[in-house]
Amino acid sequence: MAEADTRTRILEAARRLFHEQGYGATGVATILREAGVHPGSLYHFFRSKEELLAGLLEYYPSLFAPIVSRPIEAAEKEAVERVFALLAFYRKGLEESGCRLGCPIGNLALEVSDNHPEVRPLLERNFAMWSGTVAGWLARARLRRGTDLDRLARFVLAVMEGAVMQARGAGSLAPFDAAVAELRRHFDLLQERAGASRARRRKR
Amino acid sequence: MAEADTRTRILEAARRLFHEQGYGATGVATILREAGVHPGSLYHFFRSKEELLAGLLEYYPSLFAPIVSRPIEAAEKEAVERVFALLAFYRKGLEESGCRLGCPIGNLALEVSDNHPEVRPLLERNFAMWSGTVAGWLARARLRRGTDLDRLARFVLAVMEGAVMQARGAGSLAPFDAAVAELRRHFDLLQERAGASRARRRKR
DNA sequence: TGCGGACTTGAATGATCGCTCAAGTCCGCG
DNA sequence: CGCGGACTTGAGCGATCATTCAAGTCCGCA
Repeated sequence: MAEADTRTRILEAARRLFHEQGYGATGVATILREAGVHPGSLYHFFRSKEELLAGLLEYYPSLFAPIVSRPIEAAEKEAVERVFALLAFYRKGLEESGCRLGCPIGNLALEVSDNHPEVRPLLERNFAMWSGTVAGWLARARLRRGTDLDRLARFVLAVMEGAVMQARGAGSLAPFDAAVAELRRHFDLLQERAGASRARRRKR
Repeated sequence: MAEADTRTRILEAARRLFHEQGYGATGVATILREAGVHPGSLYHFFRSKEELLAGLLEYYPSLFAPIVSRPIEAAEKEAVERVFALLAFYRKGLEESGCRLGCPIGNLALEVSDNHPEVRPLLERNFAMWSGTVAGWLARARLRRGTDLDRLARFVLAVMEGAVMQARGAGSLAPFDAAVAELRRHFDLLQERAGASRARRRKR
């Protein structure tokens, strides 16, 4: 892990620190220390702190499939349950960090989108990949006629981000669980009279 | 407006600047300039920038009723429509700012909750007041038996915050509208076979 | 008239910010 | 061997950061 190439070490340090403290609150000096790198090296690969952020937002999508979506696809075959496994993934992150660590993209989206408009397309690409994955899963689900899958996937993303935000604000998982439970209800209603058959639901 | 007392002028300047640029990205010097105040005055009322933030989070709830909830209650009598009028309020804020200005509390929640844990209770109080208002409205709605109003209100808040976040990231209202449309569908399903009567729906 | 506390003034502080750059190391290729 | 480009080193830049404080103004009350 320490023998990764310099650029990747910088990105990994920035990823962790931006996630934990935010973009503005993280000084370049801290990134340098954590990455074990000197200023000149960082500024060899990235012209500015802002370009480092852009590099990170281009780096994120390459992590999503191996770390998030593929393990879920391997462990859970049923479409709707995959969505809730994805939410459970974020819940676990909250739980293990005492409701401190949420969605790294979401944090950056709110902090950075105004002051650095040039990263907006990169934020949107991350959101689009996330909701696109969910929409792909849901294509296999039996839902009410007329369900717009992209819209539903955007909705799931909104619920996740809003639920994470409330949990971080409250320092408690309760609002997260409440939002997810209500989302479950929405899916129940969407499946209720979907195809008449196969009301396959889960144990837990 | 300029003749408000000093403490309020500082809070108003901080409110606007934190909303537009975020907490970390806003320098104390900028707040001082916008408020037309000298450093000593600010530090007379607030011991630190962080206490100013806390003061702001205590100040916010006093704005919610007169600016947000009461006008909605006056203009819209039907419970569920009040919820969507509230969402339309945030949509208007996004639209008028080119998808830059979202929910001020949500921004602060993500930026600040980790690094300044002592403001967490204040964030939660703001969220609780928001969702409490929504839950109060929904008490008059005819929804499916077994609907948990607090849970549903937390869900609405999550959708709103997540939808605002996506709109700001994308620089477009489309994801916001998508999430709200799906939330409308959820309410439609909750009302569908609620009390059999009074399926009062709206024109627009 | 004079005292005291609330509030204002504004220069100054040390720390930290993002960033630069000249010098140097290293390695592949001729 | 020798050239050139990729990358590293690390001291140091000016700017800005949040904050301090001694001095001063103002006003209600005695």
